[in-house]
Amino acid sequence: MSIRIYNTLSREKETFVPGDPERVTMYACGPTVYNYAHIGNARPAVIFDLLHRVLSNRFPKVVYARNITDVDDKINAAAAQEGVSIDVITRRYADAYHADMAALGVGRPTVEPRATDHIDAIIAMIERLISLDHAYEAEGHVLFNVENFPDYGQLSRRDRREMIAGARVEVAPYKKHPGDFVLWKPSSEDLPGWDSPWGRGRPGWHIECSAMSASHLGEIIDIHAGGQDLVFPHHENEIAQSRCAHGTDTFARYWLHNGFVTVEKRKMSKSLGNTLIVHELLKQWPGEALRYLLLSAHYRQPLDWSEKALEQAQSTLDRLYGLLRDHAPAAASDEVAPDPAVTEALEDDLNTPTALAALNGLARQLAQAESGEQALLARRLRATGALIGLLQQAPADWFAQRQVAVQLSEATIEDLIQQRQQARQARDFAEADRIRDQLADQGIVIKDGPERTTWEVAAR
RNA sequence: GGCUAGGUGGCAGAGUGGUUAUGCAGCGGCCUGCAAAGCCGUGUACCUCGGUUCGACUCCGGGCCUAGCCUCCA
Repeated sequence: MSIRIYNTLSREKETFVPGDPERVTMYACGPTVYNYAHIGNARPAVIFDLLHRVLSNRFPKVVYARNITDVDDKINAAAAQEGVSIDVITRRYADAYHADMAALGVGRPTVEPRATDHIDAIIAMIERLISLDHAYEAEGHVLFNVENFPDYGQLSRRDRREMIAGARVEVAPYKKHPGDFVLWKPSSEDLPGWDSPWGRGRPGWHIECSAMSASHLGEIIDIHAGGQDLVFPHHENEIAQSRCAHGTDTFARYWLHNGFVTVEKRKMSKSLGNTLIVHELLKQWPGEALRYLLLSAHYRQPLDWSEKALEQAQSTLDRLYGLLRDHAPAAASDEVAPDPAVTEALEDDLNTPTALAALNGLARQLAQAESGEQALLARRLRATGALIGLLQQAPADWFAQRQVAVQLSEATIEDLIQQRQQARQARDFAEADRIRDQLADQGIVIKDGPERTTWEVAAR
């Protein structure tokens, strides 16, 4: 079995063949850090983290770069509004991004380049594009010359002429061609800027990814990934810049794009004001439940977010963690291979719904297993979870995290359970039920086991 | 207007030219003082109209509907 992925460039599922199996390279467009990430921003982070895991399971070395865009007009606006410098803004939200993504089980990429650390590389790349007649200077701006790149539009399947006809924005007068886009733009005194051959300024939006990708991964990379809305113009422009600067006929061999998270079937976006902030969601829900939900639909499909779906994800995880709690030795899982059905599903264009189905099938096997087989199956369940980025907590921790919302102390709860036990032994069931109801009102669910009574915080 | 993707059981969501997805909920059973949890069992699902085929939810064509991109956006 080989890994197969859907390539936006060909609009087909293809067998993944890296340029160099000893060093697989992937780049994903990361956040622009001017605000907290919403759940739609989290989707690609989770999906491409999973891709990183799946590739790493197969290849000895995978270099995964996910950038942080820390120079951008939206950042400037946020800084101006608060009256602080941009690095106050970028540091705050980069830190929050890391914390939030960690809560979703997203591992750190191999490298996390920042645009401001690559200004020299960006300037060098622009100079090269100018010298090759792929870019020109105009009124302090440097623009990419779309006319000189015949393949422009290949990724998004757009025709340049049609794009002009359908253009809804006014074309800047200094552009030679309406489709030309900015590589470098001038900064006024009050804006962040760097000295360049074209005066003090800052990079355009697309050039940073091209420069950082080349710096860390090479001129031709295996995989470039991002959200569907980046296909045009961002990725189209990256291809144009990179190929023209390097004189290559390929920038990335495979292009992956994730679908949107929707709310009531509408795209989640800042302009619609229907964003759900990960930072906020994490105050109410376990990050792992968010991850499970994000993986419950195939990455290229839209994912409709709802509280109900989140509850379902949590219920399912409750069952899985319950099984691990009841059967699992806490032992390490690294000696056990993940369930082949799960590996196979993931290697088939990251088919996470099928992978989760197989994970649940494995759980069922565990639930039904003879006692002699339970330990092995439990370890396999955990090892399989590790590949997906799920089920890595201690079960007790999973169940314990909901206690923050509970008013009663553990001692009080234990005490009430004791009282109930005594009532039960006295066959005073009215009293026993009263105590049970009292606890239930506080969100505590009682479970009478053969040995002893346990409790946990109810799923809401 | 141009280009995409999609319409599957109560809900979410895979997949397949003829055979059980899976999860959540529901229902029946076991267990329990009664429950809960857990386990077992359980569902005549594939937008519409034509076509291809021995056979289509699955392939092809038309239609209807939904969402997205073409502008900052994951």
